[in-house]
Amino acid sequence: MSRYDPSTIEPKWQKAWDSAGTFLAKMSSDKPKYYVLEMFPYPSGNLHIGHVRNYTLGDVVARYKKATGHAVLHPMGWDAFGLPAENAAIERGINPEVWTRQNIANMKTQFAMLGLSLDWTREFATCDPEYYGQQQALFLDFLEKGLVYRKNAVVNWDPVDMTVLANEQVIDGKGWRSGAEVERRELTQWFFKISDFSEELLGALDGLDNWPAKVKLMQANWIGKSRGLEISFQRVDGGEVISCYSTRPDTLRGASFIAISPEHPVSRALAEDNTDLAAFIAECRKMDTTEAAMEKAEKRGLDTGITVRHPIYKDVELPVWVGNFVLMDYGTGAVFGCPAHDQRDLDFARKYQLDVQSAFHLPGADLEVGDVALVPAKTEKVVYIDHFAGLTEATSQEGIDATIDYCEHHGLGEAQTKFRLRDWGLSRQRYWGAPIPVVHCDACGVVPEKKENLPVKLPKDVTFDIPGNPLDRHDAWRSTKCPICGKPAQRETDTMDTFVDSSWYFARFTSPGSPTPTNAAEAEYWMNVDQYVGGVEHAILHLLYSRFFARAMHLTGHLPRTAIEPFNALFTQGMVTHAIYQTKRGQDGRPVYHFPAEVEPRDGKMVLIEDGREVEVIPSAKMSKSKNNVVDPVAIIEQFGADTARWFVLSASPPERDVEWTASGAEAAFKHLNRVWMLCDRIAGMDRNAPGEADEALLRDMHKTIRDVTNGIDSFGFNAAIAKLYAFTNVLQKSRASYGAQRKAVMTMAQLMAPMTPHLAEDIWANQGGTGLIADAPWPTADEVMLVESTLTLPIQINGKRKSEIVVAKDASKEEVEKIALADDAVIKALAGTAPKKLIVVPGRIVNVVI
RNA sequence: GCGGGCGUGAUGGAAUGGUAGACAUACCAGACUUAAAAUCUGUUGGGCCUUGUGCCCGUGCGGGUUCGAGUCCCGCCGCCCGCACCA
Repeated sequence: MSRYDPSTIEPKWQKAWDSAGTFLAKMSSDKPKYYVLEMFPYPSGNLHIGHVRNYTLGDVVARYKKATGHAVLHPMGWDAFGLPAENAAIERGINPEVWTRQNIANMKTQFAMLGLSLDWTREFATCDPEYYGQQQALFLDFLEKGLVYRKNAVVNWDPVDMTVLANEQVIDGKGWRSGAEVERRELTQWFFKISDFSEELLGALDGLDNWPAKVKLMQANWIGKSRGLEISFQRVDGGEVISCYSTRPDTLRGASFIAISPEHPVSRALAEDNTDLAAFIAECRKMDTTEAAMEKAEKRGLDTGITVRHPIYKDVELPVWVGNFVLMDYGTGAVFGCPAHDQRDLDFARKYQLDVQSAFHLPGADLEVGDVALVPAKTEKVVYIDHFAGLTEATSQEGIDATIDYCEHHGLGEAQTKFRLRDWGLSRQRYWGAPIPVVHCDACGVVPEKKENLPVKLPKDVTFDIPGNPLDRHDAWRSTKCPICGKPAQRETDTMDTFVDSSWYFARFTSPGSPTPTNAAEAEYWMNVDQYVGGVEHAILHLLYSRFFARAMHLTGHLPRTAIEPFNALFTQGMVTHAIYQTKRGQDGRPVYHFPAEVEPRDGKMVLIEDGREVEVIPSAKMSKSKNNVVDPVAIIEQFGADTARWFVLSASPPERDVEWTASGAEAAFKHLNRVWMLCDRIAGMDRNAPGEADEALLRDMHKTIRDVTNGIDSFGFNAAIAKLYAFTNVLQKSRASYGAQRKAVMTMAQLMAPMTPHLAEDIWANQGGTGLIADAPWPTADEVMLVESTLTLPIQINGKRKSEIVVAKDASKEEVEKIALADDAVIKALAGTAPKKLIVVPGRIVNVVI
C-alpha cells in the first residue's frame, strides 16, 4: 500500500504540466476563449495566505473552463511600484529595484509551489521599463486627446522631513517618522479627466450584469450624481456674489448662514487684512487631506463679518462663516446652512448660537427643533411653511423641483447636475514609480517627451539618506533637451500613481511583448476579462480607474470599442483571518501576542504551552505581523502540500465571505485527501472480475455529484461543491460495487476534484490508467437519465410548520398529491374532521395545509 | 461622519420565499490496539414531559409582508470594507 506524499507528487505534476506547455494561452479558431484574471499581487516578498485563496479561486475557474473546452488565458504579473520599496531603501539602504526584484524572485518560487494553471510566459512587472514605457506612451496619447491636464491640488506636507506624505503616513495628523504636524500644501499636479466620463461610467454600470450589486452600488454612490440648485447670494457690502450649491434647495427658507471653504477665494481675500481669519485658515490647513478626517473633525467656523441677503426673503441677512467642513472641491466651495434640516448645520448653529428656522414640518407635527434635525427622505410628504412657490403639503422631491423651477424662472439661480467624482490626480512626488514623460523648458513650457525617446527610465543611482524625492536632486537625470527647441531643459520629477500601473495591465497581458501598448488582433481576441477575481477593498478606486482607462485606451486606439468595460464578470472574495492569542502583561496592560505554535487547548481553554497560563482568544482577526497571527503558506505546503492548502481555503467558507484559517481545518483537509488516496489505492487493487453490488446506485450518485459540483463551480459555490465531494467520498468508500463501477466513480471524482486539488487528481488519474493528463481531459457531464428518480418525498406542512411527509410518484398530478396529503395521519389528526381552509401544493416541493 | 456589506448549533458553514442546521470541525461514546496515535462506527441546536413516528422554542434584536421568512421590507445593535497619496 502506498502513502499519500504530496512532496513527491506535487513537483512531479508541476513539471509535467510545464514541459507539456499545458497552460500556455493559444488563440484558437475552434474554441471559445476565456480570460481569467486575479488581481495581481504587490511583491511584498512573501506569499500570504490571502494570496493562496485569491489565486486558488481563479485557478479553479481557469482549470474548469479549460476542461469545458475553452482556450484559456490565465496570466500573472507584479504590481511592483509603490511605497514599501522606498521604505525598505530608507530603513535598510537597499535599492528599491533590487529589493523589488528579490521579492519577485522569492514570491515566484512560492507561487510555483501552488500548482496554479498560469501562463508564465506572459509575466511582467510594472517596474519593467518595457511596461512602464508603454504606459508613458499611453500618457502621451491621453495628453494629446485632452484627457490629461495640470492644476493645483493639496498634498500632505511634512514640514520637518520636507516631504510629501501619503495618507497612510499621516497618523493623527502627524507625520509618521518626524511626528511633526502635517500641513496642507498646494502643488501643481497632473490629472486625468475622469470627470468627463462621470455620466458614462455611471450609466454603464447597468450593463455589468455579472458584477456584484454591492460593487455597482458603491461605484454609483462614489460617482455621486446629484441634481441641485446653484443659487447666488448678494453681499450686503456690494462685494462679489457668493454662489452656493444645494441638493436640498427646498430648505432655502431655513437658511440661516453661509459657510464657505477656507480655500474659497472670498476666504483668501478676506484673510489678507483679517489676522483672526488668516490664523483660522492656517489652522484649517493643519488637517489631513482625507475626507474621513474632514468629516470626523469637530465642525468649527469663524464669522467673516460680512453678510449676504437672502435671495428670496430680501429683508433677511445671513452671516458668512468660514467652515472647516466645507470642501472646496465639491460644488462651489460654499453652502447655505439650514440647521433645521441638516444635522451638521444644526450642530454648528447650536455651537455658535445661530438662528434656526424650519422650512417644513411633518404633517401633524409641531415646529419645535431640538437637537435633531428633520431630514426626511425625498419621497416623504412634508408640510412646507410659507413656501415661495406656493407649496403646502408635498414630498421633498416635489419641493426640490418646485424650488428649482421657481428660482430658474425668477433668475435667482439655476439647476445643476453635479458629480461627486473628482478628477484623478496621478502625480506622486516619489522615486519608485513610472516617470511622467514630460519636459519643462524655459522657452517652450511643459512639453511632452517624444515617443521615440521612451521609455524615460528611472535612474539606478539614487540614495534615500535625505528625505524627499531623489529624482528632484538627481541633476544628471533631470537634465535633458527640450523635444521642441533642443535647448537644455528639465525632466518632470513626479512619477505616476501606482493605480495607473494597475489600470491597464489586464490589456497588456493579451500581448505582453508588443512594441505598442497593445496588439490589435490579440486584444480583439482575448479581451474582455471574462472573470476577474479580487478583494472587495478594490471595489471603487481600482475598478473605476480601470473602467476609465479602458475608455481612454479605446479613444486613443489601443482597445476595441467592445473592451470599454474590461471586466465581464467580477468576483470579490473575502479575507483570510486567524485567531489572535494574547495575554495581558502586568504594568502597562498592553497585550502580548503569541504564535499559534506557542498555545494549545487544555480542558477546553487555550493555554500557553510554556507555563499553562490561560490565553485570551480573539477569533477571526485580520492577519497582521505585529499580532503574530499570520499563517505562512510555505510552511503549510511543506507540512501538508499545496492541494491541502487549496482544498482548505476553498472548503472552509463561501468565497465571498471571510474565512478563518484554523490548524484543525487544515489537518482535516489533509486527512480527507489521504482518505481519497487510500480509496483510490483500494480500488486499484480490486479483483477485476468479482461481481459487485448496486453498481447503478453508485453511478446514480456519481451523476448527481457531477451535476452538483458543476453547478457549484459555475456559481462560485466552491464550499458547497466540496461538501458534495465529501458526501460522495463517503458513499464510494462504503460501496461494494464492481471494479468497473468503482473505477469509473473514482476517476470521475478525480476529475471533479481536479480544479481544486490538481496534483492529487492527476495522480489518481494516472494510477487508474487514465489517458493523458487530467488537466487536458474534458469535463464529465451528468447523464439526465441517471438523475431522474421515480418517486419523491414531499414535506407536509400544517399552517406552515412541517409535520409529516409523503412519498408520491415523480409525475403525480396536483389532485393526486392533494388526495395523498389529505389521507396522511398527521393531517387527519390536525383537521379533526373539518375541511382545510386552504390547501397549497407546490409541485415537486411542498404541501401546506392551512387550518 | 458618509457609502457598502455581513450576522444561522460549541466552531466553519448548508438551505431557487417551501423539511433550518447538508458537509465538516470539536466534543463524547464504542471498535481496533498491551497502550497511544492513526483509522473506522455512532451520538450531539435548546427546552419539556407522558421517552413518542411526541410537544414547544430556535437563524443578532424589535416590528411587518406572506398559506409559508435564515431568505423580502422597515427600525435598531454589533463587526468588517472603502473614503480619492497603502496596495
